Amino acid sequence: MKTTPPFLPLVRELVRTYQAFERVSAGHVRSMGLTPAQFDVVATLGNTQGMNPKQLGEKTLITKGTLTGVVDRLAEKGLVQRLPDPRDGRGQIVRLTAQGQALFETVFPAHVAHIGRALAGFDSARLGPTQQALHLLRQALEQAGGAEAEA
Amino acid sequence: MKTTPPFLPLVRELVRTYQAFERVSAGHVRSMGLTPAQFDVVATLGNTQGMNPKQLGEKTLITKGTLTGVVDRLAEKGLVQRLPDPRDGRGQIVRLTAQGQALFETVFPAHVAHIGRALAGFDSARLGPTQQALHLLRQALEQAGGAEAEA
DNA sequence: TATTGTTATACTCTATAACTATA
DNA sequence: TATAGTTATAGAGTATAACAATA
Repeated sequence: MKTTPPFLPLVRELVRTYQAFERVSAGHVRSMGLTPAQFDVVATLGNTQGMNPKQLGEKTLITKGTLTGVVDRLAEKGLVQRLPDPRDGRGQIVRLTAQGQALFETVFPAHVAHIGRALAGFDSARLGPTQQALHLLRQALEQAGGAEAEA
Repeated sequence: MKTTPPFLPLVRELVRTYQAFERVSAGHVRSMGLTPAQFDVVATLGNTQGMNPKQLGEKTLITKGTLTGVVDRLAEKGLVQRLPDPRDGRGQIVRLTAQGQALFETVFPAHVAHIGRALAGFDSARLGPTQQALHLLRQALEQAGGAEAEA
């Protein structure tokens, strides 16, 4: 008879909590006419001067082949534009258009407010400690990921 | 000039920590020949006598139309089978086949061990408090989700 | 009438690899 | 040769709605 490893309940709770957040978040994102990946890109480009697809992929965890499609669809909607990278003839800069910037300025605060309402019942004194607890957990996981890549 | 709401860093940390977990987990799941959704179904059916698609969808958060396809593909691989529900002529019971059960018994412990290695660097004294912190956060989010559905 | 599960549609994301054009 | 990004391919999940069988 095996014993359940002691870390499993924590992992389950992490997954469930994230899923609870996703339910709150994704529904609202879709109601704005964006997919989660598209929202991620718009949110990442917001308040920047744009960046190349490589950086964008690293920040959003979207691989380059997929990112081309995501950016294509955002460009079709008139939310982002591709500009040549003056420093590298192979490269480009993806940035929000004026319309994309306007969307970001409207939609992002609305989304933040939506999440804020969902967290209204959460004791604000616990915000910091919870964040710190997650941070330590993440550090362990990322360290493992790095070690794994080397193995 | 706006102030960043105090809960945003926590939310960001939740998302990043989950993504770090996913990187550790999803790579291993795929190496076993299952997609995340398929693994989720197999793990949910493991150690049960099977359940109907409705319950399965509720536990895995997969909607019914999608679940039909996921179960189809698992059935093609010989890992699950559909049995008529003796209590309800409309319903069915999805359960692991012997092969599916064998896979579960091999693959699930391997996956747990993989995650365990990734968490080797995490202070075990923090397991409980971190889990509890997440639980409280999840409660707030789920309470909000319920309230939202009523609105 | 309401519910269970399937089917159909259309889209999006995913992984992978071959390809181009620059560097 | 190596890198940035696109294209091609095949598969899988998503939302949504219409549908058949049963309750």
